Amino acid sequence: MAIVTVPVLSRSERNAMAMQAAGTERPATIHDIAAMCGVAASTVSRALSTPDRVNIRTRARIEAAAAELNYTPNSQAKALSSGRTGAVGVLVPDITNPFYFDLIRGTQLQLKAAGYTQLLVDTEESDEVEASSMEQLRKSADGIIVTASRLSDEALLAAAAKIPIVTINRDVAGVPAVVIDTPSATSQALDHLISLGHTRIAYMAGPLTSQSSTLRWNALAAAAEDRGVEVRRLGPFAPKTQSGAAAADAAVHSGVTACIAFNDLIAIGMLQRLRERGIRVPEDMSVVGCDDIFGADFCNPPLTTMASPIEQAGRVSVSMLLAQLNPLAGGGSRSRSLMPTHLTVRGSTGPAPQSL
Amino acid sequence: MAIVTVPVLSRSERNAMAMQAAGTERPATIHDIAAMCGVAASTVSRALSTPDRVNIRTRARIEAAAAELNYTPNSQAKALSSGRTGAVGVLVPDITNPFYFDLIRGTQLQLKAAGYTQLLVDTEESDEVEASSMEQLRKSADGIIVTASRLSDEALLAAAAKIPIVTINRDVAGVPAVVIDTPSATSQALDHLISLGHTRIAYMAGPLTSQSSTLRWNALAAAAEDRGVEVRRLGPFAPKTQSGAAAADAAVHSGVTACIAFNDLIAIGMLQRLRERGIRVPEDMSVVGCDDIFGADFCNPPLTTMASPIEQAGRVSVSMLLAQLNPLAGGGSRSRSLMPTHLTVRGSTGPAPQSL
DNA sequence: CAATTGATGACAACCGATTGCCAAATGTTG
DNA sequence: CAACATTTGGCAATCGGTTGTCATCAATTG
Repeated sequence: MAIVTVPVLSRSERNAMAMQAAGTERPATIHDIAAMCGVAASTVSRALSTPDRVNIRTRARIEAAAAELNYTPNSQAKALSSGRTGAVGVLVPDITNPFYFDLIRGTQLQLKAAGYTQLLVDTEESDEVEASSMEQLRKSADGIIVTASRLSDEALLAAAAKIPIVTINRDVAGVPAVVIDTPSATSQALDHLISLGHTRIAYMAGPLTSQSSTLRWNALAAAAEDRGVEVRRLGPFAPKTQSGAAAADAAVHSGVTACIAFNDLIAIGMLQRLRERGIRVPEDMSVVGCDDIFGADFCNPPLTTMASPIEQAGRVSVSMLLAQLNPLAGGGSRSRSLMPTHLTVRGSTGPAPQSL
Repeated sequence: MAIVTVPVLSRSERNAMAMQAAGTERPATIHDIAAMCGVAASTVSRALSTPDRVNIRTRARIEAAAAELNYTPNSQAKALSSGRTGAVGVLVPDITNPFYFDLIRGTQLQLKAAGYTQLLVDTEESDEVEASSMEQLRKSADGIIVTASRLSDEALLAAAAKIPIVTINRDVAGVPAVVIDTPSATSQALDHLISLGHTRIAYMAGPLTSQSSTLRWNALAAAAEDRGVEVRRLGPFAPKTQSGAAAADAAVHSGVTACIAFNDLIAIGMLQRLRERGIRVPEDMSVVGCDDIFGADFCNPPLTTMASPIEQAGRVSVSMLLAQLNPLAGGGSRSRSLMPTHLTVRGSTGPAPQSL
């Protein structure tokens, strides 16, 4: 058998061949620019990232060459050598929950403005997926924004020691957090219902692992005691419209005349179920949601709900994270940000029915 | 001035120091494993990626060490040396459009199952952002899924020559595509309206750059001619609920008794506006949406719409892309997949009003 | 005019993997 | 037991950048 000796090719020769073969233009590298300008690759790197350390004329030549070759730095290589990835992970429990749409858009806009890439991960409401995603992101992201974390305080603290983290709606001492102040809005909602004459009220709780739900219930229970009305807790219910049916049935069975739901998804599901059962809203039953998500304004009847500045919360979380990443601007980077909320009254709440 | 000589440190020494300083455990590398097992780093690499090329006992030792050190490969480094990033870019025109929620979830699930990471990018309905995102992704992703592309056929073809691409709802010869068959559903919708007695019908068009909107209109116009009814085209309207107001006013002014909207967002916006203006749906005006997005079932009245298998479309697009990336399984990887749709009749359509 | 200083840019190591090549070790066969 | 085929695993180059070190050269200063 004849042995064919394949000549060793230089890098550029191979690239040329590859281009020929694929008919594809290979992205330009700093080496191409260096060759074109007759300088070392490191000089090109400096010219583009530390312009002050390179002669202005050389820099101009390099910039011109870069523009001509349509050069874009390879983010992988950059990340590998510099240790910074230019990416931020955003963890959400459920991508299809409309609450996160605006949040994601907020983070996306702010991250893009700062030149970062967003890595969106759906943790499927699972603490295990959440933990493994964080471990994964630790190497492929510079920081992480975690929404409604299902992890324990200890696990979150441990993770925050390894990589900069900002939480949203999850307050743990030592971890910067953006907290949407729904507890105080919950009191507003309660007063709203009381002013309409309701005295028997239910809280349709969210998942047990949700800190938001717990805090909201605590605030509600305290306010109820203060006002001297009875509020009972029902649930827990999954934060999906499908759970609204069970929530509605539970509410009817408990004999209350008004409900405050953990979130709008449950509330909207309740509206559907109540309608099916012929129970009029708000004549027979008032319903209050939380978050003012997409759909809360056009459901039937339109939902009274606690409006949250969700997109803004996303933006603030990015700012806080970036402040951690680049501590240059010696500003007191706050470690906790409370977002105000307010009650938006629509058609799903009304005067309490006359007692029989 | 005294000159302090700093001794040169080996890599491991520096790492040890860094660990001490930060109190942070540095992620293990194949070098750590190699040192622990007394083999070369390349052997570790082979043991983990090409198990057959390494002695089974050595492999066992390496795997044990890897487990003990909690080793995870650095994806950046992997990407750099292998050329594969293990990531797929998903481009959507507007993250806050509920249509994309299910799509994103579909791609996310399928990608995760295949061990890929999803890079989600919001192109803000802009062809420029879309083009630059694709150029960016070309180096940081193995392939791209583009939904409702705003690019020209030529631009898409050129991009597809550089990196594997699958489009969704955008059919260009030479680029694999998943197409949701809304045109045929549009004919169904027309027949539905005709059977209810409507003869003057409007199509509320989407963006001019949307191929879907054009195809749908073509199908509708052809069917209308075939059935001998009049369908006029109004718009274009942006695919947002806010545009529904203008659409509703235009429909009323044109004197039609039924509308087929480009998508559910416009349709839902129309429902709101018609209600404001005291025009009853469906008694005075019937409205048909498209996509059956979140909210179509609980708006007022519930929306008659063309239901699309959106999440499934996302999954199929991933499968088609992965087939391009790994052409091993010598299956005929189809280059075009048509997703069936059907009309879901709810409360927003009814008999045509008696002519005055 | 000699000496100090600072700006500039080249060299080379390094980030953490993958992979072609080859030598050593092992197993098989005549 | 020798000759050959086959594993096995180490060396080193490579991916595309960043960055520390240092030689060079020009400008400033005594």
